[in-house]
Amino acid sequence: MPKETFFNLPEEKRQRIIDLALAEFAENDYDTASISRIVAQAGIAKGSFYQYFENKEDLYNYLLALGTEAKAQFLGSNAPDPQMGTFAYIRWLSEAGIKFELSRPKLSQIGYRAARSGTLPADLQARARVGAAVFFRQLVEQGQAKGDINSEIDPDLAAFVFNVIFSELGGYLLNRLQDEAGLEDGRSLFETAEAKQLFDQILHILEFGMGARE
Amino acid sequence: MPKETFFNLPEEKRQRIIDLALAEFAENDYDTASISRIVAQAGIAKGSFYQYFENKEDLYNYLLALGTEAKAQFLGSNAPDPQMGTFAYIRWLSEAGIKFELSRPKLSQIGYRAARSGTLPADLQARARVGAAVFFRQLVEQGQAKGDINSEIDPDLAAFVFNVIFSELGGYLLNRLQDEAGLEDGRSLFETAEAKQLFDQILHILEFGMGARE
Amino acid sequence: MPKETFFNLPEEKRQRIIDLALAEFAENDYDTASISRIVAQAGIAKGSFYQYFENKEDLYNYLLALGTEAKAQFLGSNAPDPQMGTFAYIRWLSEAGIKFELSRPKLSQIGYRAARSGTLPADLQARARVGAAVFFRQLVEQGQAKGDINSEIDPDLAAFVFNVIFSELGGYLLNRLQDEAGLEDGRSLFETAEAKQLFDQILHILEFGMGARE
Amino acid sequence: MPKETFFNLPEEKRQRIIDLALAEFAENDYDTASISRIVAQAGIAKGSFYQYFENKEDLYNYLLALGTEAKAQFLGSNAPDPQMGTFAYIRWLSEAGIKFELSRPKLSQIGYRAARSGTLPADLQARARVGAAVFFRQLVEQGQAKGDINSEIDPDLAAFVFNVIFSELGGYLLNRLQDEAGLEDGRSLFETAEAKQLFDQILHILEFGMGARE
DNA sequence: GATGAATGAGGATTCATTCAT
DNA sequence: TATGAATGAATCCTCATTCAT
Repeated sequence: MPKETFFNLPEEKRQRIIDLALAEFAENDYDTASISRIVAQAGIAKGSFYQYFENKEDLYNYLLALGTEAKAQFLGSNAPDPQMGTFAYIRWLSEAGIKFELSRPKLSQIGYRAARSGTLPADLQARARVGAAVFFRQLVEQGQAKGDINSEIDPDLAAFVFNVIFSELGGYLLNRLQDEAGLEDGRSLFETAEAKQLFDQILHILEFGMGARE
Repeated sequence: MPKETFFNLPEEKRQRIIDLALAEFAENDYDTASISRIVAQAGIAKGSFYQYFENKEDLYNYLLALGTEAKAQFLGSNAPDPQMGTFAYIRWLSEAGIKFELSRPKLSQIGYRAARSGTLPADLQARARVGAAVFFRQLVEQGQAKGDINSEIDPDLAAFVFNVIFSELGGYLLNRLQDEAGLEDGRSLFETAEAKQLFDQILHILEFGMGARE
Repeated sequence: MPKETFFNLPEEKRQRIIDLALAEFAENDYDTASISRIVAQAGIAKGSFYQYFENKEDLYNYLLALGTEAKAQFLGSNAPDPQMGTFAYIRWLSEAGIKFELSRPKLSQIGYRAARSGTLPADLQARARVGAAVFFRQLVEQGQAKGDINSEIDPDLAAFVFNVIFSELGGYLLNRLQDEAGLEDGRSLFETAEAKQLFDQILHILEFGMGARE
Repeated sequence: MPKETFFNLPEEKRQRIIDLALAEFAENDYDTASISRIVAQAGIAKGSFYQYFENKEDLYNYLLALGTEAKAQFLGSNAPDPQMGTFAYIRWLSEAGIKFELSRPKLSQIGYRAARSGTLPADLQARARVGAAVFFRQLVEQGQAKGDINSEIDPDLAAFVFNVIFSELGGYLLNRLQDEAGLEDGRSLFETAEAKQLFDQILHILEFGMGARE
């Protein structure tokens, strides 16, 4: 956790440091990211950094936490009718997740990187991997209980499929839609008819593939 | 490309350098991987390295190329009846791919890392991503022509789904089966009944999800 | 000297600062000892430290003074019959000194370190060395006057011998007795028969070696 | 151990580095001694240092080894009649040791410091302490066997006395004789009549104190 | 063709001290 | 009087690359 010092900083300065650090860790691995670059850009003394944070790992942890918290809030504030079907819910979740990715791309990027890095301080590595997988696992089990998902399917495997598809889908769609539509603001791209259609197709594939078969 | 000097090296020495470099890049990011460590382990002079390769990037490129070539050869030499159905083919491909991962884990790891890194010299980054996607795209289109895949599905999207699932499936299964079966040789794990069943389930999901619907 | 502000501090707080500073300087060299660590542990502000003390050296000086004063008091309050023979007195002094070492190990350690360090601010270095030597010198001269010590012996040299032996003896005995007896409370170790015997031997060596010869 | 690189250096340069490093470690603790200062004074690049030595500790170890080896050689080349009595031998040893201290003061200083430091990497600390103590212990036991030393005296305690006196005696004499005689070359100071007399006195004290008593 | 010494910028982190509040 | 943020130089160490032999 950052030290008190950091939270006592003027809002403006604190935010500047966070933004620059996010940018650094979004563009670089944990090892490659440089505290020196961050402080240089932020215009603060090297020593000051260590009055705000314990060390590099402390900063990194903090950014990661910011990411998950922001995403949780984002999803929470847009939460849909809890009664909806499993696939409808997944669709909502996927869209909302992607919109979050677009509205806070660096915040997303850093968490994303964390799960794949392989050069993180060992404790972080482990923690980074579990989150999403566990969540989807529960979702699948509930879906099977409701009869939305074929209960012969191994729930862990199904969770793997959801996890892997939805964690890459955002990037895929962004690339594709930008190529076709030129450089527009990402957020609006996901409001287009084409985006909707692609979402539909993915959901259909999963629903047909996993749905309960009479 | 490595310089001529490299290819003039005694086979044994050349291979040793390749192996150690593979190990280094398999365990580290591009930035974190260290030429110093490689030459130290290989027992060659620092200067010699720069007579074999232009620079770090040159070596990296070369290893990447080795990886794709080796995989192509591996798949080519085991190729099945070209007449088989699309999903049967994909199933074969997936199994074969995973077996390749297991037989040449470092060679796989480095290509794998490449596609996700984000700290590669910019030109490499782009190149690393396309390969597999293009291949699956063709496969889907053939499948649609044959009537194996529902032709209403966007072929690029379907290729994305295949690509993303099968590039992660190996790791997923390895983790899971090892946890359940204890530490066995990976190769044999994929011959077990449980492995076969999980393969079947994935294929069913995809086949039901994408298959032609009457 | 510490500033007035320091002495105006509530007793409890002042003592806490002293204790923690003692611990830090007992475990570290002058250079290696860290003001940062002291204030962190003491829970006072960095700035406050500099309102109590001029600087690092000022604190160090003060601790050193505390040590010599405490030792003087300790010895004074236990003082034996002033008529006793020189070697009996030295024996008492040595035992008492060692007991002081044990009852205030940090206070002793810091003075001890001071005499040997070589990285002290130059003025301190000199001062640290003299104290004990002068004291033993006087003792030897009195012993010679009384006829307890052979007056052909150079008194300064004899003082050197006493000084050097008795300043190391405590550590030597502690090590040795602990090894033999297991980890007991140091104070009680010096009440054992073995301890007494070793004291006797040292005293005999010195008495035979320096004693008046008929 | 320094790397081959270091031993391949031109004699002149190698010696310059050793001399400057000796000076640095003679004047500073292990922690306080600075690699940066050494390389700056030696006029070599920071990176070059790490081509000569593994790290700070490696250099330190090497200097320590140089010291003990040089001393062993110095003593070996002046070795006396092996038949001489124990105290005569100790007298020779003490004089020779002190002359070595004077001829290579930095080399001595660093070993000396090592035994007392308290802030060394833990492994070194232990090693530094034993050497001399073990040596004197053997000497005492031989002396007792020959009848030169009273066999009722605890040999370990006697070794402690020798060790502690002779490791400080050099410094004591140097201080004292310089004060009395003005600043002369140390080596010649130990040839004066006064020096001889002080040596005699110390030896007499020890011999009378420990000698066999009929 | 092979060598390996030299380089200097860069990495993270700790430090004693100052000074505005 | 007390605070604690700011500072920047200092620490050890690693790196990819060059170049004279």
